Amino acid sequence: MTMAPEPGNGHALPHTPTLADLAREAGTSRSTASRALSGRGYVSPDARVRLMAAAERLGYVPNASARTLKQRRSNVVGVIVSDLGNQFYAQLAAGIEQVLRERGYHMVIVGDNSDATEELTAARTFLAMHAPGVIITPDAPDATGFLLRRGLPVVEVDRRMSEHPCDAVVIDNVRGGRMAVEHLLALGHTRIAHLGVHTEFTSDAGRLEGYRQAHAAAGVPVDERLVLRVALHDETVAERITGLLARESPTAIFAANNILAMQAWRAIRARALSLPDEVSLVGFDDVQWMEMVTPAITVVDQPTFELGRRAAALLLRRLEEPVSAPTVELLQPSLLVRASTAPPRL
Amino acid sequence: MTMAPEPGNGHALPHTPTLADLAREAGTSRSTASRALSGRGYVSPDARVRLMAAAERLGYVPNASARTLKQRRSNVVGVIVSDLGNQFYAQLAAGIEQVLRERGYHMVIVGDNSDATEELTAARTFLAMHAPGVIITPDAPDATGFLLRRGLPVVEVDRRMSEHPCDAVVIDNVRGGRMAVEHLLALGHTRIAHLGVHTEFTSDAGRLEGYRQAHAAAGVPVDERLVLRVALHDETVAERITGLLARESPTAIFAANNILAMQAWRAIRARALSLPDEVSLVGFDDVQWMEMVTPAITVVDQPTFELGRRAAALLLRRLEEPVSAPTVELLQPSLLVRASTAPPRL
DNA sequence: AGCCAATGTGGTTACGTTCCCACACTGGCG
DNA sequence: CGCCAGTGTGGGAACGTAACCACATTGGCT
Repeated sequence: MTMAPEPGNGHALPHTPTLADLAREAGTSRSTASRALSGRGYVSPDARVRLMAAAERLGYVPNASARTLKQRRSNVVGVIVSDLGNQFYAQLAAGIEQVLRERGYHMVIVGDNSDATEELTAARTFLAMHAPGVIITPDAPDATGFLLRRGLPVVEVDRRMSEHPCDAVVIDNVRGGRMAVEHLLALGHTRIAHLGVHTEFTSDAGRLEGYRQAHAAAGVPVDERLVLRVALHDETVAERITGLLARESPTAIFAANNILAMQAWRAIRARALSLPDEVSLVGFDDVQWMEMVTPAITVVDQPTFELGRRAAALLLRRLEEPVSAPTVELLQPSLLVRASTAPPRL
Repeated sequence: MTMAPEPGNGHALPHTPTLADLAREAGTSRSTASRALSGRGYVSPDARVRLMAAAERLGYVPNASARTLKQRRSNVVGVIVSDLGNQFYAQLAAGIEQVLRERGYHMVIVGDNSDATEELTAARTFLAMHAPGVIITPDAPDATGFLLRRGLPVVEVDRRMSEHPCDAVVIDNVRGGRMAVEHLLALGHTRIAHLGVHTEFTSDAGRLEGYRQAHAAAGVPVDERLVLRVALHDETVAERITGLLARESPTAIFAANNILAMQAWRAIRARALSLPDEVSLVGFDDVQWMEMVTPAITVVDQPTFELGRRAAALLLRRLEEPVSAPTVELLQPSLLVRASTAPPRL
């Protein structure tokens, strides 16, 4: 039997109440208090009421770290995105957060800057926190592999690093790319430039694949000089796009993400080309400005917020039944035809 | 003396290594292992090396919840914003996250939907997690008060709920509002509409105050019919703006945030008014589209990312010296004059 | 009458870390 | 020669919770 926890120092320090305090107040044991507050196990209505009242009176707040330590699992999901400042990832995070919060979980979010080392560091942190699972937009397969090996469920979102089999939620990028290019081909374009990021991601590769498939289906050969693949943090993208416009004079451009679409748009402006008379433009990932500029931009829209919601839902499902086979959800993009696309000038 | 922690079940379950395992590997006590890994207290170079090697070999990852439980403080800062999906808050969060990560902290972020109840729930959660502090864009004074009473440092960012004295980082909203309206007055406008949100926030009130100050300084009386204050989740904002344009025919509009600026812009379009010939428009908070549309929008720019950085830095400072008086940092907005403002038509 | 399931309860231990304390050994100093 | 500061180590007790187990009391059943 230990003594009451009150330390003897004069000025009443605001001791944060614990289950032991509640138990003392309500005249029960700590065990009963624990059961009443956590809701599992038998507690008489009488004791429950007394304990709840005591909790209210003392302003009891359960200690999450003690709970996590004991249960070996926290309710804080780890989330890794490339760049919180980018609208796409912010929207994704918002979707994830909404679902997690609905279901009593929380989210600790880390922005690697598409840096594999940062990603691994974050993974270690999530392991240290005993996160129940992790949602990641992977830049390299390392973090996912590390986490899976340590037994943490991982959901890859927006793109896949196929190395390890794990849950994923992605857009049908091939189809999206195909839709964009089919639209341009149908308008009569045959010199269609492709602007994409050169990475290992399934997303960028998929959009390019869609570009090729559409060409193949239409029997139009792909001129490889029209396919521009830029590095992730390339500072010279603007010049390269301008160079492509000058050198190859494509009649249409398919820009495979919102950043590249903006850069293409600026390059078109800078060269004072008329949109869509001299060159058509299709973007990927509908963001606010695309609908507001004149002419409005035709774009392959993806359900970004929903992508986040699904990723979170998939993770939570995995937490409930840990053993089933990995699921890959494929969300469908849609083509929004606006005013930036028209038949090529003769 | 307790037995080794290996449970006898056949298939070697991947027991996550603890300090006790490291100690056994390196032939030291748990105490020494703890000192070596946490870096405080005496450890011989010899023992340190052995322990580090053991940690590496076993893939040791410290248990954050055990550490938090013992130290009664985690390294996960709580962040509450109104809406992660809004570019402004996302940018803010990105700034906060960057600084926290640089300094070894992490961020658990919650989006209340400008709902005081959600806010309080989040505050409780952060208390439960033993977060070292909280950064909040407050919608009501309750959450801040609750946290301060329980001894948690709070930094209010973007706006202040003045009730309790606490650290804050805000924009000089009065000055921003004044700059916008002075610009319009200087162009010769006298019928300037003000579009703002009707809240208790210091931010919106400040911008309106700036609007009034500019008028007073110029000796131009304010026509109260031109001052529109909409509720936070008002669905009829578009109609109300349209109504204002029709009824009062202002020659200029000052929209006090990026959402209202967009709605004003749409309303102007919908009425087929010529921008800036028939009506001028000034926004607040420069977001991407404002510079891309034609004509580009004149706007009071605020350093959003920096706002987040400062808030995080202020919180970390407070953690180091908890007793000093509350600090309020005031960041300066700047006016970006573009093409949406011109002298009124005669 | 005996038994068992359902309903409640409390004691005890373990989760993995940190921190306080005790202790051991050195060397230098009064 | 005794003492103390500096260096280094280990034992043990928390931190607050959940979970396991033992146990007590019912009531209804065979």
